[in-house]
Amino acid sequence: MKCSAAPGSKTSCQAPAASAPLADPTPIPTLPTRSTDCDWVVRVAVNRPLPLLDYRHVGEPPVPGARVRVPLGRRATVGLVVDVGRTTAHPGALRDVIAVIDSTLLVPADVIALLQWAANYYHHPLGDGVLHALPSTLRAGATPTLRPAMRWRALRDADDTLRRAPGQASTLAQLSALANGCNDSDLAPLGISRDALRALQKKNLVTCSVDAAPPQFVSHPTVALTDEQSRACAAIAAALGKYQAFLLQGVTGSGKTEIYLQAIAAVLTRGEQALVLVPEIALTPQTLARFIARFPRTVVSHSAVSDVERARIHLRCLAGELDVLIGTRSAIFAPLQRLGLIVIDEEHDTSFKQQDGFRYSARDLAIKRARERGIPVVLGSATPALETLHNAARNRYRTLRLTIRPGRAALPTLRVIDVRGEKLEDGLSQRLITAIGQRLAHGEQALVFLNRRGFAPTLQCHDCGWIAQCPHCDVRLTLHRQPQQLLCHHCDERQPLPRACPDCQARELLQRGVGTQRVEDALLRAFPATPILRIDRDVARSRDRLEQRFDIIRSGQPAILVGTQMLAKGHHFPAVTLAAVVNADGGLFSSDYRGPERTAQIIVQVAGRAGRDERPGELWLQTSHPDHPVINALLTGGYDAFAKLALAERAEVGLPPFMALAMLRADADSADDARAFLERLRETAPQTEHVQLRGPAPAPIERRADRHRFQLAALAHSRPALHRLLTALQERAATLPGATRVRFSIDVDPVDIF
DNA sequence: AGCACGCCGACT
DNA sequence: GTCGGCGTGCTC
Repeated sequence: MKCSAAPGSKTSCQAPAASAPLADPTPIPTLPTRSTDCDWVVRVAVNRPLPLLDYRHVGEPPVPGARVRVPLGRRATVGLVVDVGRTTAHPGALRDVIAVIDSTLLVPADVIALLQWAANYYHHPLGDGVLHALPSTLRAGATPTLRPAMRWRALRDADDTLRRAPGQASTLAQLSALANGCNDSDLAPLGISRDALRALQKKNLVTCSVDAAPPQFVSHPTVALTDEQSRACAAIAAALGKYQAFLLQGVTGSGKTEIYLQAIAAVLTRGEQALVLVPEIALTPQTLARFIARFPRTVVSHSAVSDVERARIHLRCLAGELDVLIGTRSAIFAPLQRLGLIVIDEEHDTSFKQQDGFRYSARDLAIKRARERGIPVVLGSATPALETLHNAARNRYRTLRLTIRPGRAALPTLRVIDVRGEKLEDGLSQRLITAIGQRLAHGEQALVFLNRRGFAPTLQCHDCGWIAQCPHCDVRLTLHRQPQQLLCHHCDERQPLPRACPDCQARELLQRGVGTQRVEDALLRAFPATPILRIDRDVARSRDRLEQRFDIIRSGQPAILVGTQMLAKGHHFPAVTLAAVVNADGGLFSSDYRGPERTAQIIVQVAGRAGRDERPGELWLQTSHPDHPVINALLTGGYDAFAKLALAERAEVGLPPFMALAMLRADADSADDARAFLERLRETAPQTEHVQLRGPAPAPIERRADRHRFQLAALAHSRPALHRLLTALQERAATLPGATRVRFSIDVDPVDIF
């Protein structure tokens, strides 16, 4: 078949994390090829975890990137045409394409190439991988009608008619702040209610009109840049039109977003488009409004956007009807045809790596896409991933540093509380409570970070030591209040709180450990007159409740924020002058070798929340290991010192980024099946001195939702060697006895050791 | 992933 | 005698 080989075999297969080009990937089928004369052979990626399948098509062939309906088994399914040729390697007869759905492509050639490369690199069937390039509506074969893009604009400021409609008033204010109005599809991510707009429209305060001649972006002279910022902008601007990866390493508040905006302005001036990847929960309406105010044709595609809307956005991308696309992980496959720049904000964030199924890293694929297209890519972070720093150190990326916080106070002062021997009030030391009180007295806000939701992570019998365990997972149940229940954070298990120990009937049950709800309680007791605002997944379920809390925070009145990760990301809390990490040891002793890296990143990110305005801030760390090297490095030399230390350690013990790592995982109803499967797999592995296999070992939480999970680690000095081994093991895995009882997967460059 | 086929236990 | 349990194998 004349179908082009996977791009990986032709192009340099070098992944960003790769230390050398990959080996030639899939072996070319050795079967003799047959000519099918006047018919076309259409190579299709189907909606299943299968390799590409060939179909016959008579007459005008579909274009690669178009959808087709094809027979599969005794049913029909939707597939994406990957290539069209004259010959096939399939020994049997080809079945006919039922119908060509699209007359034009839905996935451009460069994205198909990227998908093929990724399917190969991550050892995942292309048929399934292709799905990730299409919103599920399009995947299912439907084509939503492409309504003309509508734009909302404010006509006047609020008047008396809105006195009794505060919701409409704030909606109008939000819209008025956007000089060029707002695209209809951006309403949801901005948190603007369409109902309120309709009401305002009736009152003639806003208009909604077809975006026939969309406003051009204005490259108005904006904020004055610092010297550092100017240099960074100039460097990126000079790289437009050719491949160059930048690491934009800037402390919180140093103005990374302004660099993105200016770089994007330069891209749009060239008539090109920009793609901005953001972590899952980080895009706040405020940041988005900043983009939209500057670039009216900005569109957002993330979890707040409905699937049909995502399908429309996909079609708009193809039509070239937008300038800037902001999206989460899967936006890396967006069909932007004039792409001129990719930005990855908070590049260290692990949500860029898909954790199941097609386990790709959107950040790493962004590097690949930029390289293939010959455009710059900017990785921005205050706390870059160690592999990114390593790549930068080896000059694969060019580092741009921002060290100054324009118009902002210096970095917060650090205070360490050794909690050993300290009497803790629901997890909080007296010194910390006092310090928070002082800040409140000054009319300021405090932020308390704790990486554990719920009230207490353990419920234990005082008499016999019984502990409430999840019946389906190897974890303890977390005690929650409001509503009061025992909850498993790994499966759906919920149990009522027992009144007595189920083992010994003793009545005294101890609530041990501290979660965000408990800290909230403690703070309520200590500061009954101050609003305590808890921000975690339990609260975030209701968007309204969350926004209400953020409104109070933004009002600047004295308040205390308590929360998990969600607090450390994206949001600007100008009135916060004290930030505290309740349990700074959190991940230092976890079985995941990235534990220290995560902990250091969180501590630095939390520190960045304090003292953002002209007021200086302070960061308090509660720890029982004040002398831990990680804490020490952070205290003395900040994230850079930590990174240097951590990289030296990784080099010494032979872990990424100095070695290439893949995790072979198996899970089954029975632990024996899962373990035996990996043991057999390891035994059949071709002997090679270039790849070291470790395991199989039980996953850190061996049983989860009644599945027993084991893993086998493959560590290699060279990426081609790792890749060759994975290819061999993948083939063998399918034929091993007992394979049907086991679910097997390969995770290349894993971010979690779970 | 579906969805067949296929070979062993308790029911109209 | 069949209905149906889910192990095994295939889909161009």
